[in-house]
Amino acid sequence: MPDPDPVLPLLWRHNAPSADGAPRRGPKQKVSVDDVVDAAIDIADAEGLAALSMRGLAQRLNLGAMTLYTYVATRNDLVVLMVDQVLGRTALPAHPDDLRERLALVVRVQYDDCRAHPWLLDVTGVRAWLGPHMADRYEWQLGAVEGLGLDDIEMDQTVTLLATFGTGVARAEQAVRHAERETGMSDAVWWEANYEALGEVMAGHDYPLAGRVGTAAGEAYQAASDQRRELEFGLARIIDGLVAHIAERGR
Amino acid sequence: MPDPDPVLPLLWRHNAPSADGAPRRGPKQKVSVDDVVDAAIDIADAEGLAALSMRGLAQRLNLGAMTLYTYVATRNDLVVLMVDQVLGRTALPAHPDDLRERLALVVRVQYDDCRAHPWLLDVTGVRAWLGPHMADRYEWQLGAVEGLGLDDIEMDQTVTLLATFGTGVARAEQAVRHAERETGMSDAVWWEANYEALGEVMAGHDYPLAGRVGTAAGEAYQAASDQRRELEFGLARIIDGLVAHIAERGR
DNA sequence: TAACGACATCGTACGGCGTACGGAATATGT
DNA sequence: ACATATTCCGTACGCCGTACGATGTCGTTA
Repeated sequence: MPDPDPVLPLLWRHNAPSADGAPRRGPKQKVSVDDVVDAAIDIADAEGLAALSMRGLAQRLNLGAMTLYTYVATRNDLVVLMVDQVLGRTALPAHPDDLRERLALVVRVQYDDCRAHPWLLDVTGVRAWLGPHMADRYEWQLGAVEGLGLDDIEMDQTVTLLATFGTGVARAEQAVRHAERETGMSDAVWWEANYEALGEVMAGHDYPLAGRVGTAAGEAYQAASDQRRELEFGLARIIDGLVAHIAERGR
Repeated sequence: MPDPDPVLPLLWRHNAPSADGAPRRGPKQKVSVDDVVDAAIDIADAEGLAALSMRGLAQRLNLGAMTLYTYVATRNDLVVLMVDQVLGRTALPAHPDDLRERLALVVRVQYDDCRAHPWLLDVTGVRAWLGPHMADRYEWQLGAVEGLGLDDIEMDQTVTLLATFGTGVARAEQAVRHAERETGMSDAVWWEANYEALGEVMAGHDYPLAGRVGTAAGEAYQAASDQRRELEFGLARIIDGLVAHIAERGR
């Protein structure tokens, strides 16, 4: 059996100098792990996860680059800490009485977090649970679907469906922002600049539905897509489906 | 107004030497753009998008690294070409007669492509439409919801909902695979190795729902999650919701 | 046929990245 | 006072994308 993941104690802050009273040898750390992680979150919030470099982070903290490695073992571990820490910042609201509102809130909390910290969407391969705030989050999500007559598996699947949807819409939105930042022009400007070129290049091809729907969407949205509306539309459909399923289970 | 995106002609292959009869000066290209993109897809399929480097790709093609830049302007452009090219490989099936099957197929095609080429999930900020096969795909998706009484906006939103869900489930699955590759152990092994450590570290915290549901899920799935089941569960709920909405629109 | 100009190929180099390594400084335990 | 554990950090290695310029190869033109 392999060794346990060494990031776990750090995630749960079981080795903080202040946790046990025992003082450490050597110089005091200039900053705390939380300071490091908070600064990293600031950078990622402002410039994206790709722009978060160990050197840059160290500079912001007035540390040498390699000093960071006395706080975290690798950049990957740092990202794991960032995720858990940033999830801990949002206070989880009480579950509304109304079932539909309760389900919607799970989606909206997920969506809002991903909007506030788009780099969350770039984090790959963090195992579920893992950190205290991730665990809090999962516990809270399950609380929204407790006592509805669903079995444990269905509770997990329901929560996963809601969270996946919230994340998915946020990701679509981030994709647009990302493209905007990269090309330096808004969606609308990009389409204006490329409309003619697209027409030339597509000569001979025909997309009757896509052309019609794309034009209608573009006019309605004043952009190629509108994530707010998509959120409301999808949310309504998913909740309809879930409520019907729950009603059937309850019978 | 800014200049149009220079990758467009290449995407639609409007500057291929063989497209117009006019022969080019200078030496023939050793390989074709399609060869380059296909080789890049091979690498990304096998080792992920992060493992696709210009040097590595060039080596596989027996080219100098910089030679690639006579085929594509940047690595980013290459990725855009890869997306369109790989989408073109899957033949889009005819739409089934049954509505539910038609909607489900949109999800499954999306899901299957993302499973076959997980690096698609790592591509950020590709504008919709853009390439011929992306356009084909969108046209096909819209065809699944044509003639149901939905207006254009709702057609777009419906298709987006289905595609988002398929992508989302595939992404959850990829996250697990990614973690497995990184740590070199399967989900089950990881949990076995970390069960004790998690217990120690979580001492004092209590997660009644998460603990119960997580255990039940773990036993049922023999893993922390089961994307196949999640796909079926979510698909059923979403289709229920969509069909109800369509029925109401038709009235 | 010879010279020209466009194009493909590719070696070198620059500035970035994560991080392995080892030395110096600083605190505690003996 | 000394040993030891810990922090801090400069240097260096091997990656990355890609800017630049030299060199060779071809179609075109004189």
